Amino acid sequence: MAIEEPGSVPEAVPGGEATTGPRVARSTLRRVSAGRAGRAATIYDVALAAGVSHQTVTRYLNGFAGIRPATRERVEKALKELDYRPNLAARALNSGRSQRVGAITHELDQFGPSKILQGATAAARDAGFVLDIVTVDLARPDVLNEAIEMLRRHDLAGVLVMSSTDTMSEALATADFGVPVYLGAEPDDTSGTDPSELTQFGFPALFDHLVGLGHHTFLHIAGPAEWSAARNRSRAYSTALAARGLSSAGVLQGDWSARSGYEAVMAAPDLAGATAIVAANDQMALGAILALTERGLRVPEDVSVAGVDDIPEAAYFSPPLTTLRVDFAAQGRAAFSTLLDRIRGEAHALEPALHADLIVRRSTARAPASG
Amino acid sequence: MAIEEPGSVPEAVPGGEATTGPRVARSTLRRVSAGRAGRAATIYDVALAAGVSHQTVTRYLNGFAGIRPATRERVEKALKELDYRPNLAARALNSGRSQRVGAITHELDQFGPSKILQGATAAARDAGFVLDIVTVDLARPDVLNEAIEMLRRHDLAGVLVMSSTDTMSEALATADFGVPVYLGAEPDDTSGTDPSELTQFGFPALFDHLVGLGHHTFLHIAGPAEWSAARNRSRAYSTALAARGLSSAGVLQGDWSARSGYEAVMAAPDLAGATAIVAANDQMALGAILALTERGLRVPEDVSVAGVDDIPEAAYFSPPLTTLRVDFAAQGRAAFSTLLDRIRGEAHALEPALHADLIVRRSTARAPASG
DNA sequence: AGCATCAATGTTGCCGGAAACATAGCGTGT
DNA sequence: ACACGCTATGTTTCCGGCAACATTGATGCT
Repeated sequence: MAIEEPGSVPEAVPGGEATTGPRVARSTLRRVSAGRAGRAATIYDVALAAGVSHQTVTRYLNGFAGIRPATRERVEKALKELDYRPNLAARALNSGRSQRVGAITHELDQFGPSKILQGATAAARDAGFVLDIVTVDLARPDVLNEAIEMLRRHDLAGVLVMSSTDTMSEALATADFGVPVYLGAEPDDTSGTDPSELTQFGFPALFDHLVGLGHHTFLHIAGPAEWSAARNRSRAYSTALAARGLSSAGVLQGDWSARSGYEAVMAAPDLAGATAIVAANDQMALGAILALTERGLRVPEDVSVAGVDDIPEAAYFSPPLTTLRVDFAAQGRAAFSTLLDRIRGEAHALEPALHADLIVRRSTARAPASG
Repeated sequence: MAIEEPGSVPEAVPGGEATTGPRVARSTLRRVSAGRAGRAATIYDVALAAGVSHQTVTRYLNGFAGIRPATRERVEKALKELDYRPNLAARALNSGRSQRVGAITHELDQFGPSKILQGATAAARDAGFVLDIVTVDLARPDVLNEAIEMLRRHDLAGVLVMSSTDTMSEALATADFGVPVYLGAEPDDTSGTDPSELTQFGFPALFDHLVGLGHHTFLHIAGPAEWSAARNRSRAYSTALAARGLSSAGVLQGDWSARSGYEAVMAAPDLAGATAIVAANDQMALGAILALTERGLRVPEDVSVAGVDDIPEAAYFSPPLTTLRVDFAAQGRAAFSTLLDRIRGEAHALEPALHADLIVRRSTARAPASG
């Protein structure tokens, strides 16, 4: 029930004698008309209803301990009755900080980025934050600058840049948000930490598996070199080969898409003698499988194919794809968590573990006898 | 270069004689210390630099015509020198409206929803808005309420609910955001408009294609009934069959996932004699293809399979999938556009056209002779 | 010439919350 | 019994933008 009678002060202050008058001074009453239908209750409305000053309400909301139980009770009651919710714009205006984090992303339709975003939003929600999302088009740098500009106006607590490509990194290197920025969901090879330790993904396990099946000549389909994720995976491929005394028969250049995997394999006349193809993601592996099939090669009898990511569809490819399962949602959560720690000024010791599990399916099998 | 000397008023007002003193009154100078390093310039800083009142700056920013050219020029110069950007939190606090739209979504990892989101964010960016994204988990209604709660505090201009399921609709029916809400990217069968006109997608074209190939017994793999998109597609399937005097041999229940398509086909002993399977999305079609293959049936020689969506991978399935291409990004853009019109109080006559193009690939072929 | 009018611009106050500062009242030590 | 100090609470001010109102000077009309 809404408060309508201006004179009906609920819960008159017990100790308020007529001689001293109400303890609430005039300035506190400046918004007598508040509480009207439609508009949300403010701390002033709550203060009025509770017979205290707005500052006491603020103190209660901020967990200040020194409030008398009786006062505390009245405030609680008023808060509940008026269904008070803090106005975050006012809080942001005052403090210069908001409960929002900007997120710049592109290629949202791709599995990895969108899953990372999902993880980040979930982590944000749990922390009471929302993500302000702006998508950009890498082909249009002006849009990126415009997006940065938009985010700058929004009193953000921080900025999360979801997919780390060189274009993004360069554009953001010059941007000054005035708030913490977390760039990328995968540690870049320029990040200073030893990438060989962090970014092996599950490649060692994958190559143990393949070598165990008798393969010793491999072909890699790489992602676009501009992406740090693509570079990391290519390096993990090379590192794993080198560790086993093997060398790559070649690297085909893809762009993450199934089409690029298809075309890369179609353009490689004899596969350089490889018996196994390791693509940097599942989509390119899918394209490779189709290309091999069209060239009359059976998967996995003639050529084994493996991917990375374990997109939900990978288990239902024909044949089901052996792949490295990457926990993108965890990456997104970790990214947000790191950013949140930076926002709060805390050091974040936890390095993102780029763990990946080998998922063996039917697209990899024993190498053909002829070798 | 930052302004540091308190006395160095840039661009002294030309007409300001010593007798009358500067035209800027004391109240305008209340933020003399502004312009310090770090903090962004405000209209007061700009006013000070230009030698005008802050209100003149506001008027300039809001496109007020009655400003003398000389004054206008000074304001422009000050704005540029100080690199002024409006503080949107202050604007939101004052007006109760922001340049942000809330977006509630789930299943962000799925192609349709994420592509719709991408379209919506692009449209939002073009309109100068950002999307505040909150993902929810349909299995946890408390999270949804919490998400609604969070968005309510953020002075949003509107709310966009991306994927329309009954759970979402019900939860949002009782939620009062106090701002326009756009629910769903596909018109629901309960939306009042004649769904048979709007939501045929490309099913007529698909069935023309299949019937032309000699098929007359069909099986449908439906999406989860809770999704309006799934209901729309199932109805479009039935409608298209009825229009041709054919009837369905059965409807298998899926949940959008490739796994569900696989399991549905595995569980259907003889496919009810169908020679063609029409899945409500490409993932379920993919699962169906694998299941058919494992059961010794060839696609498309023995059974034709078609999907809906045209996800980027569909062209590289084995065999490449015949499907109906849906323009999700356009749906997302249309959804945002409709919401924006509602926010601005304008009627939005444009109905979202659920257009879909038939993409014929190798997964559909002539029906086997025996029929 | 004098007054109404209008164009251009300045001043005040409000949005909702929170920090900084102020004050009333109570207990305690001597 | 009185000063001191602390606790609980009240008051003022600020964040940055904008609306409403106020003011100034020039023009036009009679």
